[in-house]
Amino acid sequence: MVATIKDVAKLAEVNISTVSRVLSGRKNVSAPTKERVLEAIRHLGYQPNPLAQGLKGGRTMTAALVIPNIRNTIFPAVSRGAEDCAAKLGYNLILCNTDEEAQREKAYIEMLQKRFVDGAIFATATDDSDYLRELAESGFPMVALMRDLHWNIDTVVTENEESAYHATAYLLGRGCKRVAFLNGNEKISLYRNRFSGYCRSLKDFGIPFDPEIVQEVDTRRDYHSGYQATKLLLSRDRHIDGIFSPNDNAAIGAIACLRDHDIRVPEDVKVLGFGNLEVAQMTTPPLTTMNQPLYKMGETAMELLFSRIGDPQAEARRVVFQAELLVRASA
Amino acid sequence: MVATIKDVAKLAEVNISTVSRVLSGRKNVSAPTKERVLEAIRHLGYQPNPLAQGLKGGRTMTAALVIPNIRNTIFPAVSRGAEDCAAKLGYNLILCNTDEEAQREKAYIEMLQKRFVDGAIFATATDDSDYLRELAESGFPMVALMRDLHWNIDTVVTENEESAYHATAYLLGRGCKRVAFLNGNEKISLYRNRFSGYCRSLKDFGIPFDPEIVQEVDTRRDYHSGYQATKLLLSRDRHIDGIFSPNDNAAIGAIACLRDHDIRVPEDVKVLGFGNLEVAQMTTPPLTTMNQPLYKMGETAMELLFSRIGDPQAEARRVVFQAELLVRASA
DNA sequence: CTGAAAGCGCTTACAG
DNA sequence: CTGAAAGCGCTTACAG
Repeated sequence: MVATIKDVAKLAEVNISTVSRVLSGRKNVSAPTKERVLEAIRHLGYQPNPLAQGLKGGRTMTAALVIPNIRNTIFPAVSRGAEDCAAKLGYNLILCNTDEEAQREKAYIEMLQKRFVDGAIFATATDDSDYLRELAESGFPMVALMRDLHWNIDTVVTENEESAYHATAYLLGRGCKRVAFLNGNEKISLYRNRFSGYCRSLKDFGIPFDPEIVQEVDTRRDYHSGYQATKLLLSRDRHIDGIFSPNDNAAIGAIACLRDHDIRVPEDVKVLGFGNLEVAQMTTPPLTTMNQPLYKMGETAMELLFSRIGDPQAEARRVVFQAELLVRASA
Repeated sequence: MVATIKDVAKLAEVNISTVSRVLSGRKNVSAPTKERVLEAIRHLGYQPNPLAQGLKGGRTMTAALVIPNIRNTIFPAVSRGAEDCAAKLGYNLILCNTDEEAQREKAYIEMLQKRFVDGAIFATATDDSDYLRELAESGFPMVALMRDLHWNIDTVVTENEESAYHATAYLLGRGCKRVAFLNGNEKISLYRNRFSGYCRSLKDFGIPFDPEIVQEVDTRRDYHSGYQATKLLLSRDRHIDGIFSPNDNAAIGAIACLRDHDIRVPEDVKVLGFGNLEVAQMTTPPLTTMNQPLYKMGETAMELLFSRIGDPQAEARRVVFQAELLVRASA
């Protein structure tokens, strides 16, 4: 079986408390004793049981990352950033996919309430949820990622309104007169903010807002949804000369649809995405998009969580990232 | 603070062992007592501490998924399959990215050796590693996913040789005379097997094998590597009329390169991928590829792991999946 | 059917 | 500097 602290103590001929002291790196152990203990540890390949350590009021060194779906193309980068940071801090990261389903979300939150993990990062669908708020109020360390929750909590987001404003302004500056907008789920503030950035930009350029060329897409079925939305848009209005999409996949779907209608990108219609996913460089033409620092955002969320675990009373922090225009060939 | 079993016992006016019995669902508790305990549990919102449960020789209900990199496009689907299955079984899944670096891999294995998790699924780079073998020999429950480890262990793989044989045969059957092969890392048996399937197919069709039109790609930089490899291939031999790639991304890079050389796909050169990633349907032209049941494979790996944890002595199982040809427009 | 006790592998005051 | 003891929150034989 696996060696325990008792085995080490026996082999080193000391009390288990002494072994524990050596392990915790406290200074109050004589050099020769310490050496004996270390030798025993090495000899037995002893590793302290984290369960027992955790039970004595300590940390479990485990955190959870709660996201809608790792197959949603923005999350691999996000979770990799979080995991790398976690690993650096000695933390393990539990992956939780909710599909934005209340039932799954609830199940995970119950798990978290058992205090098995030290804290959690949430990129859930709803901007608000009773369970979540309850969990937060119970003092559980948590960080909101890419979401604005309705209470005071550590948060990592992109400056969506501003970014969408710039994106639209770029299209307009390049000569577009009728820029269509693919809108995400309006329940999520992130999409509302991008929409209002788009509107503000139109206004500043003196272009009237036209609801006819705004079309909602299902952000869970990005590509196909972008294709369908564009098809609808074209059936309503053949004079579109620009499309701004709230994510890259829908933008790529839009390009495919335009191609199928023999409409040239970017000559006839310019297409601008949001995210800069890996695919963005692989399409024809390569996608011009707003580069969102996904990896960095995941990393930052984990850093905030770590601080929060260390100091539950600290002031909540809010880290805002800018998305930057990355010009390729589609606009 | 969070309620403990003691609080429940006090409120229900019973001993903690009785509470424990109710929790474990054993029959030997009288109905009225049981009701009182249940009521107390409900009232306090009590959740048993999994750390304490785990400490008493039980399970931690946590497993690890060790992969090279979640950003590698095949792994989101795989991990989603594993996580869904884990959730169904009441398990939590820890995500571990190794980048195929010995140091990171070692760090994770040390973590696993602490028995903090009940078992692990490995999709590591190396087909063999002393650490891994040691871990397996110590009786730690584990499953190999998409890898053939060199010892008797539960395994989930794709029938790579056969699949590559069929893929190549399809190209040949469609009239190709010179099918180039993009080769993956030969250290990994999966790529070696695909290569030998390719060779066997050529042989059966009476076409001589030509090393000139085999080019290695870096499977960590798929798209660009596929592009570069195709460029090299074209510089050596302009008579290629087919390309079989060991993964979709490299195939898409190949298509991009062909396009930049004004070579038409599929008219001049047919391109066949492997994997059927989400991107495969998003390219121009949509990619013909070998559909690999990634989600199902992750799911199956978790199922095997669960059985293994339940019965460490059982015979090792090997589940082999077939990749099926999915014809789209590139070949 | 129920309780008292031992023990899982640790950590941490408390003595000495 | 070191040891003996209590305790973290559970489970599980062992009595009764």
